This record gives sequence, structure tokens and C-alpha cells, in this order.
Amino acid sequence: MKLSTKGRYAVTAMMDLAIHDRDGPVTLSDISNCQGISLSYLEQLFAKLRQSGLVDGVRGPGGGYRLGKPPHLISVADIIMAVDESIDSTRCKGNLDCNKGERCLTHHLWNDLSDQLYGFLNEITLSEFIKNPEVRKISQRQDTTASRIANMFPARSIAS
Amino acid sequence: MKLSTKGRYAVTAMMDLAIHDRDGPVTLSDISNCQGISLSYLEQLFAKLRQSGLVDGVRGPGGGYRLGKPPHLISVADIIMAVDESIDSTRCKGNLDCNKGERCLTHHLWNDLSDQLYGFLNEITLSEFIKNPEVRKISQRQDTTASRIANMFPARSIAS
DNA sequence: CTAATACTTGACTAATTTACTGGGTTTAAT
DNA sequence: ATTAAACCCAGTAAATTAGTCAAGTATTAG
Repeated sequence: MKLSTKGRYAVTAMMDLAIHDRDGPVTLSDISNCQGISLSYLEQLFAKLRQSGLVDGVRGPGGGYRLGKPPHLISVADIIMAVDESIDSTRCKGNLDCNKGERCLTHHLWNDLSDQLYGFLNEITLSEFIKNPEVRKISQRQDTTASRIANMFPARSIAS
Repeated sequence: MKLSTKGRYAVTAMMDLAIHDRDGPVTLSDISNCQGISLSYLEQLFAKLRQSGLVDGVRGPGGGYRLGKPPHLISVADIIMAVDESIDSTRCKGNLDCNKGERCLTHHLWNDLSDQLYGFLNEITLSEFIKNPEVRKISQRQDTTASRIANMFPARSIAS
């Protein structure tokens, strides 16, 4: 999981698409004007979004981009993963001894944390940005942040 | 809120410190060996962590770094903010018209999302990585992910 | 059919950030 | 004194981000 301006551009652009989807395809120049980033850079980003099936390109006059799936199937995590190269999680991959292996547990802790972060962003979909009734539905889920954090730390994991 | 390898290095290093804090100061060369990154780069990161009061340096032989505050007061968000330069959230800051202003709401949506992400990471402190009983305490909080998401979308905000 | 529109592709470059190198100086324990 | 560590700093290599340019291809209004 990585998060940079690149990912932000992609997410806001997808929000834009989601909101204006029913008005027909959205052109990159519209988004370019709004977001204040160059058309060609957007083209690069949308090439990746298209490869991931998150958007469909519509060619010809009056064309542009549309969502590639229903908005409730597109999560913020999906978008970020599509454009941001993922982080190389660990360098010392078992080959270094790290104080008799005791210390490498920090890598696992990080991975758990990273998974939780992914889970958090994966729960938020574009549909949340269009229709409000949806939000209420999510509100009723049992899944709390706290229970997720608790899940990160099974009794065994940390000795000292 | 930005998230890169730099932030990950800092977080894992701080996890290490938190876990070994009672054993006395931890040297950067130990961490360097474990994380597999250069000593001098760690020095750069720790200079920032020190400026933010997250760690204290102990000089001389047998020295190293210790936590600058009790672990329950150091959140993952604190650590990331200390080392990662924050993201410039919006370029088109009110000066561009963006389709009669209608479209700029995506920026606000992003900011809300970003705030939620910060809130999520700010809830997780280093103490979670040391003692497990703490986790249970957090589990009892009322604050759910869902309620936070719901909070992002007040009834007024999205028209179409 | 023609022409305008708009996406597609790729190569190239500038700017920024990330990561590292290597030189030093202080400090304090032994 | 010696040594092991933090601290400081200037430079720089590598990677990523952001942007530019140019030559396409597909689509459709007219």
C-alpha cells in the first residue's frame, strides 16, 4: 500500500467520473482543467485504470471515460493499487539474521498494519460518493476499527 | 497524508524501539542491519523523529535512541507525519472555475477521505505493539469505521 | 467521405523525492 | 585516551513523479 499525489489524482478523478457518470462520458480535458494537471499525465493514469478494468474509454466525438464497473464494486484501494506501484515490503527477507531473528517481527507487524490499512480503504467504494442512503447501510456493519486492530495482535505474536 | 517506503522505515524502526525500549537505548546500526537500509539514511529519518520529540538521542558508548514519549502517546500517524512531507492537497484552489464550481467538490471529498485515513492511523499507537491487554481496551470504543464513513457524507454535501 | 474529436501509444525530459556516501564533530562510558 | 555512539552536513546517485511532444487510431457528426 502506497499513497502519493499520484494516487490522489486517480481517486479524485474517479470520484468525478462516478458523480458525472450518468451524464455520459467524461473527457480527460475536463478533468485536466479541474484538477490542474496535464492532459498527458492523466492519459498515463487512465491507461492504468483502464488496464485494471476500472474505466472504459469511449472514443470519437462526445467520447471520454466511463466507469468500468458499478460504483459499489470500485473501492478506493482498487484505484490506488491500479496507479501506484506497490511498496516492496521488506528487504531483509529472511536472509539476514537480525539479532537471532527476534527483531524481524517488526516486519510482520508492519505487514499486519498495512493489511488493515488496505482493508480500511477497500471498504470505501465510489458508491459512497454518489448516493447518501448507501452510507447508512454501511453504518450498520458490525465491523469496527477496534475489532480490526484487536485482530492485528493475536495473543501469541509479541513476546518481547 | 502520504505513505511511502520512507514512512514504513520510520514506523518499523519505531516499533523496534518500542519493543526494546526497556532494554536501554537502541543503536541505529542495529536497526540498519535489521531493516537493511543505510545508517546515514536512518540518521536523516531520526533527525526528523527527534525534532518531533518522538525519540531522544543518547550519546556516547552504550548510547542510541529511546522513545521520546510513552508509547501510548505515539501514533502511527505521528511517525508518518514526522518523516513524510505532507501532500499538497489541491492545486485548483478556488482560483479555477471548474465547470461552474460544481466539480471542485471532488477535492473536498478527497480531503474528507484523507482526514478519515489520518484518524484511522492516529488511533493506532505504539503501545498496541507492546502489550496485548491494551488492545482489548480499544475494542470497547464506540467509534466504528462505519460511523466515521457516515460522518464523511453529511446529507447536504452531494447533489449531483 | 471528410473532418473534427478524442483516445492511444511511446519516447523523451525535467523536477522532485528517496536513498545513499563519506566526511566530519561532539559526547560520554570504560 | 580510546572508543562507540549520536549528531551534522555537503554532495550525489537512483528512482519516481510529472510533464511534453509527436505520430498515431477509432469514432461519428455532418
